[in-house]
Amino acid sequence: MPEFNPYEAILSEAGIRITAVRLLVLKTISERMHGGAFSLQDVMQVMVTADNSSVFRTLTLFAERRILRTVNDGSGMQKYCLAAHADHVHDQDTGHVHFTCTVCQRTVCLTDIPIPHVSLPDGYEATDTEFIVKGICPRCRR
Amino acid sequence: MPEFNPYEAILSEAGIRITAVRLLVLKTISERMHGGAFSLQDVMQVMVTADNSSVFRTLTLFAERRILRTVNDGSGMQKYCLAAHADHVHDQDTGHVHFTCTVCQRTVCLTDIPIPHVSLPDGYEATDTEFIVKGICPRCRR
DNA sequence: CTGTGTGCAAAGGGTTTGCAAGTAC
DNA sequence: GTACTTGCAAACCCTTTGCACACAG
Repeated sequence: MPEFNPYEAILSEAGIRITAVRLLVLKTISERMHGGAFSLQDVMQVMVTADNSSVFRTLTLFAERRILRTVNDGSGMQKYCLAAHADHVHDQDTGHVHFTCTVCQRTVCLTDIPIPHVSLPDGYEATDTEFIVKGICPRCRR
Repeated sequence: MPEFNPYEAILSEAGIRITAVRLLVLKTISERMHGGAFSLQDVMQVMVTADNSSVFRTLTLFAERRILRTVNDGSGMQKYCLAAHADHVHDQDTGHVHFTCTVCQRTVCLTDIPIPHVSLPDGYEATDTEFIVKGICPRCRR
């Protein structure tokens, strides 16, 4: 059996101390959020034994260290999604398009659709980009 | 002198009753928000004699009637911007790119940069799109 | 007159912080 | 041992609502 499981490896690579809470949060968001964007509340609902502020601080830390990306879908809650489609984080990842359904309120990651590049006016320096499409998802449309 | 001033005309065209509060809010956001995205708090700071909930309801109404667009820049506050660059609202307006400075926290409208179109997977129906670039603005960069 | 809008106050809901006890290394 | 984490509780802040009075048409 390996010394580190994949989740421990992710934390380790991000330069974050390995703790029970962080492993549990990472496992939870990786396995139980269906690849969509999720809020702190979403995580709390699934994690029975977890403290709100601890999970909050963990998500904030993960976002800082680029394990997560922040998503602002207009729901009024901060949301997050796994930074990379695969198991590894790519620094040069430009991110993917998100789709927020105005009926079921779910935000899904369209990981196959990269965010198109736009040229900014002189003097503007981009570090991050967010592209959100709102509308009706296939499930709610029928 | 005209029967309607420009602001009255905008409300009238949107099918909204003309009231003192609405005119004042419309005038304020048109003339004192520097063409950038603004929050309810931003408006309140400038409008000395105004009730929070009245302005809130006014902004919500304006957004419904497409006089304003909602902007989600990750600041934790709902923001808005004038729907059209010019004085008139275009139904087919696809919106423009926003830039949020991570230093001064201001969100500006890049009205000259339309949001690029992306093809969604089958079954997804888009009604609205938001494109936000984060980084450092010219003013903060020097 | 009648339905709509406004002001005030309070509730709601998510986010954020202080601090003492616990834990990684 | 030391610095970092966690849990608990409370503070915060913005958003949203209820209700009585005021107003537009």
